[in-house]
Amino acid sequence: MSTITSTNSLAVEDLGSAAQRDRRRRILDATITLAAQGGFDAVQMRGVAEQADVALGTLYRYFPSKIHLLVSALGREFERAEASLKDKPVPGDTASDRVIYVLRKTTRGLQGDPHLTEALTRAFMFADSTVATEIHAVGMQLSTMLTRAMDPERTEPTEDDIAIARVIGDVWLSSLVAWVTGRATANETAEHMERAVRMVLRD
Amino acid sequence: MSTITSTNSLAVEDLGSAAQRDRRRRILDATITLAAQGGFDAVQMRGVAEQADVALGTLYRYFPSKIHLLVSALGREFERAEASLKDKPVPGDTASDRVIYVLRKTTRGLQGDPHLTEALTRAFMFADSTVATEIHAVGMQLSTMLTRAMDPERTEPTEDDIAIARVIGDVWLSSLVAWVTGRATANETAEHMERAVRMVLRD
DNA sequence: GCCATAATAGGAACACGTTCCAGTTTGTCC
DNA sequence: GGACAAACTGGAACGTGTTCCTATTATGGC
Repeated sequence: MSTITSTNSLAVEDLGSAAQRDRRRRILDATITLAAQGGFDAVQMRGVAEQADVALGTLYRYFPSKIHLLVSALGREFERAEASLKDKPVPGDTASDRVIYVLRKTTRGLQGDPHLTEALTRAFMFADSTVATEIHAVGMQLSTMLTRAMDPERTEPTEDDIAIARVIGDVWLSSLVAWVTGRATANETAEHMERAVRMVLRD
Repeated sequence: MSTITSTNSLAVEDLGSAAQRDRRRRILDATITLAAQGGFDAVQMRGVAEQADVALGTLYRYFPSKIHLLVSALGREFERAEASLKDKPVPGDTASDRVIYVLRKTTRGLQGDPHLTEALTRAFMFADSTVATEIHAVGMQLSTMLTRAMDPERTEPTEDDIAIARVIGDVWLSSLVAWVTGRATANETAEHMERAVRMVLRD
């Protein structure tokens, strides 16, 4: 039997048997459910295990820590968000408009589920280097979404595009943290992000 | 006897008796010492209490949580850093150069003490709204340092300057987190920040 | 079908943040 | 100096993330 790739939630290959895929899915489902109900603190390892109908030790075999678990859950949610955006062209006449559209849409999605967003953002911020793989995957997805919005024609983004996307991603993350921790309202967050986008993408 | 303003580390007034000021100082000293030795995990409340020679309950009377404690310690360190920069003019011919100088200097200072930086950054990122006061104070200090570097002549920064400073602060924070969590090297961090500064301050 | 091995269940045990309490010390007011 | 309140001490106790152990159950090769 193949081993579980517990440290890489986004690899499609080598996910083990159907039973294992199902356990993994149940665990992530339980995580999202609990996070959506009560945020970071409500995601308790014993509770996740119980709701997913696995033993505590099994949960830790699949995800070596609560942070890995939450970041993996974030990765799966992002995959879905990206997939749902993949085929439709992004509306907007300028790069700024298109990027803002994507950010607005993504942010609104997150802010519609504050507890979930709080849990996932916290986990993301608290992650150490052992979660680097998962974090990197999420970062790449965000970068892809942004560069495609900036330059829908191009298949391969330029180095400049990537640098710009990273800055926007940084602002996005900081804003999200400020919102999650109650230091900024949703409106302030949106305004600040929009302003930053127009600042780096003058068009 | 006046009560301790345990939730606002930066207020100068109302710090209580000399004995209380001394206890507070000993606690923050112990926090910084432990953080510098082993980072976030090494700052353990029982250990801080022991090293500061106070009871655990007393520690919690002064700082209601580990996060408050660390963020307050970060605030004290920032006060010192800003005070040491206050009177010297920032070298550099353009706003970019001056901002990069300030960031380099600050970042180098932080990176010279990785464990301490890890502890303080992590606390900062993990803070919730109950720590908003302390967080806001730190953010204002950073903003002041940056706007002064951008525009040394002006006494009051423009709204644009503040917006730019916020974006730079966001990138700085994200980069610091990436460095602290081992996802980026010190060099990558510095390069990314520099590039972002030149992106928003084209001069 | 049988065996070897890996995976899982169930739960005890440990670490550390946090809370709480009884007794003692310190500070204040008269 | 005495009385009262506030602060402090020392330590027990609790919750949750994490580890560990044993018995049981699935899995894959022959």
